[in-house]
Amino acid sequence: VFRRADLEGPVLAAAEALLGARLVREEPGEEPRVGRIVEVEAYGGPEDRASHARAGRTARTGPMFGPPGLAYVYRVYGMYDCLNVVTGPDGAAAAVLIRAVEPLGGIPGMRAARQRAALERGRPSPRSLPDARLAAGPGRLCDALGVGRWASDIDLCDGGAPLRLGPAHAEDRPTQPAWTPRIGIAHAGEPWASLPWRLVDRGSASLSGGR
DNA sequence: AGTTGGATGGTCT
DNA sequence: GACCATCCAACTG
Repeated sequence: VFRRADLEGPVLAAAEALLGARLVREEPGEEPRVGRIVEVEAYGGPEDRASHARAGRTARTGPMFGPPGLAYVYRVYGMYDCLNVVTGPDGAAAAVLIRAVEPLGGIPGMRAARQRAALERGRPSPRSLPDARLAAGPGRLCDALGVGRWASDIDLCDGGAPLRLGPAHAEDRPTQPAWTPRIGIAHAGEPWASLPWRLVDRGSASLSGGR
């Protein structure tokens, strides 16, 4: 299980703790789907104009204001779900968006889930998709792991949860960590759009489209 | 290899 | 009624 204490501090420290950690999806009778987190973004409270918390606490963003270790899942562009890990002290809004994981286990299950999701959207399933690209993006990751809004508000530090965090194994430690600006938030204006609050492991082949 | 536009619906103004 | 913390196919060169 992932240590909740590693998530209760400043959101940038929580982002560092999460890079290299494991994300585990377990369903009865199926091989667990496991990914190594290789790309994350930090979002702050109401002062952060790029954060969903900018409008204060609402029905959607409630989990962001909860205790560290909760999941906050939202739907974006009417189609895709995105997974966040709530950070900071209870009552303060902050979260880390999980943007990509490197598939480590349950790869056939991930591929099947991606295909199923594409079908439900009325899209053709991709002709050729390398294992490394199965969860290379916030929407793709949720498709591959079967994460939906049902997971919002669950405790990711609970070792018995169907979706949970695990500590990084020795070989999971990021080899080339690098901070860059966050993706898709130009609307927030400066300085928010330019803050280097996206953390990636440059050595990974599983990063999302952004640079 | 890089750019563009369409799909699609919940959320907040 | 506008705005998205996206993805992918179909273009251009």
